Amino acid sequence: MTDAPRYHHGDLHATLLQEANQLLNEQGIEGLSLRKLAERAGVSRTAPYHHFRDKNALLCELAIEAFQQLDALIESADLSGANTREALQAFVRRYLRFATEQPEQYELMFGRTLWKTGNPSDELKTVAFASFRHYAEQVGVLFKGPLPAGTDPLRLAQASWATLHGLCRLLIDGIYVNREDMEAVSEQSVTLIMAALAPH
Amino acid sequence: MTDAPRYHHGDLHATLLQEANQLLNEQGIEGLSLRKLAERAGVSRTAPYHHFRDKNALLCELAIEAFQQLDALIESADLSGANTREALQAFVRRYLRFATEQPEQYELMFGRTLWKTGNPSDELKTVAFASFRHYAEQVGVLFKGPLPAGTDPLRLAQASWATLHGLCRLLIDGIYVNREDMEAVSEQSVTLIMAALAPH
DNA sequence: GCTGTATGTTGACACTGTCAAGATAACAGC
DNA sequence: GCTGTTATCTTGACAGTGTCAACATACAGC
Repeated sequence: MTDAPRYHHGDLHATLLQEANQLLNEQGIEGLSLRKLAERAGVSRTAPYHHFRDKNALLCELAIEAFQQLDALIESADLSGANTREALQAFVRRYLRFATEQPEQYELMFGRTLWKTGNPSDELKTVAFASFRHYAEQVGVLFKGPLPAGTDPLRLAQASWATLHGLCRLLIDGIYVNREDMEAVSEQSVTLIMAALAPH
Repeated sequence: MTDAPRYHHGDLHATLLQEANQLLNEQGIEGLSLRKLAERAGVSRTAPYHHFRDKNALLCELAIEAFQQLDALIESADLSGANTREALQAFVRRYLRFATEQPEQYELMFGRTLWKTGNPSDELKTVAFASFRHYAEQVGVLFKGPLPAGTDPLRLAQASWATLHGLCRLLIDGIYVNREDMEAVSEQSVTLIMAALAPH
């Protein structure tokens, strides 16, 4: 009888994170409660507090996992090819797909829950900023000649990320941009960024 | 004795909205509860339910007020002048100021609270979309010659709004973009949009 | 085996939104 | 003025939340 109910769960930490991701997909951040999580893991309401300092800490770990995925996506991009526009378009497509296919994770990563209301853990801040740094490095590859006037690498990285990010937010929450428009608007955004790169 | 405590409040509807805006500024959306509102208005917990169907309805009215302000800001912009870049830069500055000076209202207007979790009222949807339409019209003024290839008025309106919006979100939540960077990044964003307008 | 620590449990508290039922004030029709 | 209807406000209740304190169990090291 190995599956008799044991007093100790075994690996509650990992189980909670796993269930949290699932609950996130099913009911969104608002539906994610520690009590539901505990029940799903077959454990009492306060058991999670032996593995996470509080709800905020659990959400931070969840967000860190997601950032690692995003970081991998960014690092795997190759914008050094000859056809710059095509490469950038492909990257944008992947970014949008990442955000729209797991909207709840994206919301958790960039949403106010952690960054404004709660307090993001140091590790989360580190991972998040590393992602941005890698993105900035990738965008830096795009510069092949002298920079046009009024264009600074860091500023362009920030502004172009804002474009991508804003697009994702509008898409996810369904404001002004529908899912059918996704491809068209993303192409327009790429045009925006490309135009800033070309001397004119 | 006109200020003796009367059974009926007088204009609880307006008072609640007013207190709600104040509470929003003080404690953010998360700190805004109907019970606190009722207490501030000097009324029992469930009194608000005689003036708003539920919390969502109250928040919708709050958001509608804010959208009317934003709409006025958009409509008052004049992008038809000779110095297009300067005019656009001025508009962007005003938009960013609107968002960063009342971040909680901006969050309410575009945040997930209403658009994803709750259900935005028909009136809210109408006002919000009108704002976007007016914005698109204003951006349309920018086109003075034939459109560059790969640029569509609607798509450019969506993409440029996404840029502005993404910038605001990153700024407000303090992700990747600090408040000191605001001016520089906004200028870069204007360059982005301007570049898409110029034939190249 | 004994002890200490990690883990899990129950009880409790202060919050939240919202419904049901009852109380009071204001007002319309006569 | 009186009466009935309606709008408004009240208390009571319920389910749900995060989190603390106190207690119980299991396991690891000696």
